[in-house]
Amino acid sequence: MAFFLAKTDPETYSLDDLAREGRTTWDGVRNNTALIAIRAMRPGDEVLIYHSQGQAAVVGLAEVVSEPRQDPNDPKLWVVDFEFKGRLARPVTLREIKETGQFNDFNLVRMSRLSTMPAPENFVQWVKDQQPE
DNA sequence: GCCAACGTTGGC
DNA sequence: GCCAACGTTGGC
Repeated sequence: MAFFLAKTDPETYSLDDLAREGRTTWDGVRNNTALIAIRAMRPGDEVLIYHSQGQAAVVGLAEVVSEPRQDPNDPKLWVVDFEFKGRLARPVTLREIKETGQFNDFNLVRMSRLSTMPAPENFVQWVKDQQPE
């Protein structure tokens, strides 16, 4: 199982929207580096959901529930289906991710405009460690 | 709301 | 194929 991080502007589509729908097609990714991450996703992979507006923070978890497929409206683009898995009891902000200094190599920190990327396992573990018991 | 980073487009 | 102009995104 692999881990990814997917950003969303909560004014456009929030974690609450995903919670309400249960399952959604993650579309609208245009950047090639981000599309490479979409195409690497497989059912069962875990996705950290990140809100990129307001308080920039990892806010929840989703699971990949389809193979990636071409966007029917634009064959250059790829989409994949996510299922809501849960909210983090405590969002983990970009500020504190940067403050640890442990993740300066992670593209979340290095390439601020990248919207979808693999997440290193130690980052996922650290996010989980930030949660209350 | 502003600005920096950076991807894309179009003219040559 | 290069590069300037432009548009978009995300962080603050």
